[in-house]
Formats: sequence, structure tokens, C-alpha cells
Amino acid sequence: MAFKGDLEALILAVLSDHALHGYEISKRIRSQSQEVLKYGEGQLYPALHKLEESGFIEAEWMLQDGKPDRKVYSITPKGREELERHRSAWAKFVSGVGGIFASHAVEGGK
Amino acid sequence: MAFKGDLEALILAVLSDHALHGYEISKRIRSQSQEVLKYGEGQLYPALHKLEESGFIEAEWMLQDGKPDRKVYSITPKGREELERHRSAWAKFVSGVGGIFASHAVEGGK
DNA sequence: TATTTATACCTAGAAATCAGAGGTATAAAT
DNA sequence: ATTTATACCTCTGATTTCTAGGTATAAATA
Repeated sequence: MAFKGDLEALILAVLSDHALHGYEISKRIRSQSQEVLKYGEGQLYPALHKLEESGFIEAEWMLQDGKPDRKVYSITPKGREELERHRSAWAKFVSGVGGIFASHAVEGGK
Repeated sequence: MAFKGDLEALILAVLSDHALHGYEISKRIRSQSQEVLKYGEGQLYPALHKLEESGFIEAEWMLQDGKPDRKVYSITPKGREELERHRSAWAKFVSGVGGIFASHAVEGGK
């Protein structure tokens, strides 16, 4: 139907300001959604690879010593377009569900 | 994660005003969501059966002659409680996704 | 010192979900 | 004669999602 959390859209959104590595992306989705959206790494990394394959994001390794290396992702122009498509799909979806919940409002709302 | 259309919540919502038969439920979800939410019968009927099993809705056959008989579903008190849980889960989900899309707003908005 | 927590990447398989096709049956419209 | 609409239903293949596992280092805690 579209959207259940649509991880790809969320990734593109958090990358739209600054390039970030995967681990950081997952933490930001968690915190910026007020802990509502939580994705395991088993979901995140495949999603990143798919976005990269599609040309919506690009990766670059950032080597660190001592700590694990980081793969830093940044959004591409094509990715920004895709983000806009996701944004409007989301808006449509919200209004669709809202249309149903609203037309059957709870009686006795204070 | 919760919600992708969460058909069960939508069914409970459209049943909260009046009892309806399956075929009518699917048409209302379609129209009241402005054609955004479309479920095939292959999704609808199993969902109805599951809701009935859980005691959230009740069914009664309404015999018709000439036309196919109808199985009319009505929401139970337990179903209304469930609907409220779905409603608040939805609200939380929307604010979660909104939290991400909003903190990375499109530049150049007029 | 041993264990847990945090960092950072990744794959694979099980479970759940979804869309579409198929199946039965009648009546009305084209 | 065929299509559309009504009205119920199941099943299967594809996709999606989640969980659990696997590697490796450093810092904090017990």
C-alpha cells in the first residue's frame, strides 16, 4: 500500500542535511522520531545498499584507527527527487488514513 | 513497527458507526480515504475473520433472495477499545515520521 | 578481571504481509 | 454474449520485515 515506516524515505530525509554513516543514521531515526521508529541493523544496512544501488545515495569509506571504520553516505540529486516523491506519498497516505479515522470520530471527546 | 495501512484498524473505524457487510466495508475504505487505501478481497476477508476470532467484531448472516447473501459485521465493546489503541498508535506513528520529515524540511519552500 | 555497553560493519533465514489470481453464484447492463 | 456489479471465499507467489547471528575494538562497569 505504501508506507509502514518506509525506511528508505526516512534514510533519505536524515541524509538531506549532512552525510552520515549507517550507525549514526539508525540512532538519528530513533531519536528524531521520539523513539517511535526503531530499526535493527538487519534492516538498515540492506536498505542502505539498495539505496546506493539505485543511485539515491553514495558511500565513501572513512578510515579510523582503533575504532571500526565508517562508511559515510551522502544523498545524490536523484535521491533528493526520490525524497520528494516519498514526502508527497506520505502526505497522501496520512490524509487517506485520516479520512477514515476522522469520519468516525470518538464520541465524548472533551 | 506498526501501521502500513493496518487494515484491522481501518475496518474497526468504519464499523464504529454502523454495522456493514464486507463488500461495503472495502468500498468505504476506498472512498473515505479518497482512493488512497485500496484493499483486495484477498486481504479484506481474512482480516474480517481474524477480527471476529479475536472478538473485536461479530457477524450475522442477512439472507437475500436473488442477490448474494450478506454477512453483516458489527463492532463489539472490546473492538471499540481496540480501535482506541489503534488510534493512539497511529497518532504516535504520524508524529514519529513527522519528526523526521519536519527536522529536514525542504529548503526553498515558498 | 570479567562482563557488559558502545561503536561499526554485515548476512541469512524465519516470519509476516501483500497483491493478485482464482473460484462460486446471481442479476443487470451493455 | 460479454462485461460489470454484487457478495462471499481461498490460495499462492512475491515481497517485506524482523530476529538472530557473525566479526572486531575500546571503554565502562561490576
